[in-house]
Amino acid sequence: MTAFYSEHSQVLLSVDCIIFGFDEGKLKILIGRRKMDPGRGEWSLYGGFVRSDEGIDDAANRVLFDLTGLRNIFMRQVGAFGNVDRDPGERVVSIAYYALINVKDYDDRLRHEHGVEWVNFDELPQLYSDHNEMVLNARKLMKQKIASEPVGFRLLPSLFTLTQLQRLYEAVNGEPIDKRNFRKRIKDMDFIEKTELIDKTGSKRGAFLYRFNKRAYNEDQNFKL
Amino acid sequence: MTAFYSEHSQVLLSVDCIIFGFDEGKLKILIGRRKMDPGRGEWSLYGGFVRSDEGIDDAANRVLFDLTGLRNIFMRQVGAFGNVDRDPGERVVSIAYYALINVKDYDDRLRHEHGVEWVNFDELPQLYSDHNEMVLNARKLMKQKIASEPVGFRLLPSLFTLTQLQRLYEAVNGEPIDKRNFRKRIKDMDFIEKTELIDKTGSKRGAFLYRFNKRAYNEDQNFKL
DNA sequence: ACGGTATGGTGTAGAATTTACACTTTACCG
DNA sequence: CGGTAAAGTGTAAATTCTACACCATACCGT
Repeated sequence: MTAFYSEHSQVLLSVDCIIFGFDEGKLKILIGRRKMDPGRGEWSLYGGFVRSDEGIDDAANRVLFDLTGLRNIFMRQVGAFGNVDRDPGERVVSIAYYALINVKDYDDRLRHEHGVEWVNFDELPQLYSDHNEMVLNARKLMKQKIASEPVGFRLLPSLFTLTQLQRLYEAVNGEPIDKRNFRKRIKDMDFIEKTELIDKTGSKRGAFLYRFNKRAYNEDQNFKL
Repeated sequence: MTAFYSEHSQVLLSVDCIIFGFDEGKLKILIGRRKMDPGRGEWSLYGGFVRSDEGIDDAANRVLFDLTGLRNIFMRQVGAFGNVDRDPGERVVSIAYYALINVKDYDDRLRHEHGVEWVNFDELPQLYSDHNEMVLNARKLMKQKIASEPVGFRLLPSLFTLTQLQRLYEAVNGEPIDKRNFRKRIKDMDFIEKTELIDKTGSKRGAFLYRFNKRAYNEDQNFKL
């Protein structure tokens, strides 16, 4: 390729992933101990370098797939982090992405192989470099997104109870929600469909399972939670 | 510096600036004809390459200062754009920033020297590479920001009339606002201070000039427009 | 000097949305 | 068969949002 801009210096580019999960009523993220220098052994987001032949979103998807074995993960860019000294090794600019996955879709064996763990979001340890800052930004964007688009379902099994859904939103918002008001709002959204199936794991009585109908949502996108 | 990550490839990094202005009731942005190949002569955002010894925000500030001669410009990152083929020349990943400036603070001579022009936001021509996409994202973020934080003032002179402010919000939202409701909301925000000064340029009768009091805002941040 | 005109400035009532709140049902368990 | 823990359901008050019309002022042109 012709070098149009050859007088300018280049930098290493990486992607770092803030992977959100939801389990036992708590918002979680996936972190692991860094396996290379500098910073070996510190808690860190999972990431990877962007290759010269792939787009940045592709790089994030590749890294996510490498880690989880999952395709079609919901993922959005958080932004670029590029202070000169952010990485104690070399100059590396990193693009953060957040992702939403259903904890139960992630094979535990694979998780162990990569040495990553689900930790409660509000018990995060100090992370490598500027990763805590990335996480905070990701959280803010995720909270916004999840309130205005029906993507919270990505954190739940495809069939879920209203209580599960409510707990999820409570965890994300960080405050309790009134049950009746919550269910009233759900009732207004036809694309959140009640099935005839009943979940008995969460209570003796059992609760109806619901499902998100993407097709119906595309017809009438009146989401608000 | 030790090469910790030397096996990975590097990329060119640039910043591109979406510079918003507001004049004669219209939202504007600054664009110019590209002065180098590839794409010479096409309409384009103003940008520059990130140097190896500066952070990405610093690069954006440098580029903004170079273009406008202004310091302390309000500026936020839009995000990284990194498709492999986004630049027809080489692989360049670009980080977009949007900025808000008061059109009258920008010296026309300097503007001419750089060959950039204010064009109406809703009459934007096709731009180089993915710059239109950057602009759309910037617009979305700016709209959100300006509705939830008192940064719209950055697009106005430090003294402004309520009509000017209303026109600004109308331009940003793309829809008319009820005058009385608007002024009612302003009245609730003590940090938007009425002065005793009167602007006679906009009407025969004259209108009171207002001012944003940052100190007062820090006391009580109840902004909402 | 006077009428025309264009912008500045002001309050209220109805609609819509949001919030607070408590009891009955059900099925399992001991 | 009583205790228990979660599921499920409606209403009234408070708040917020919306729609809406007229007078004031000072300049301009005649």
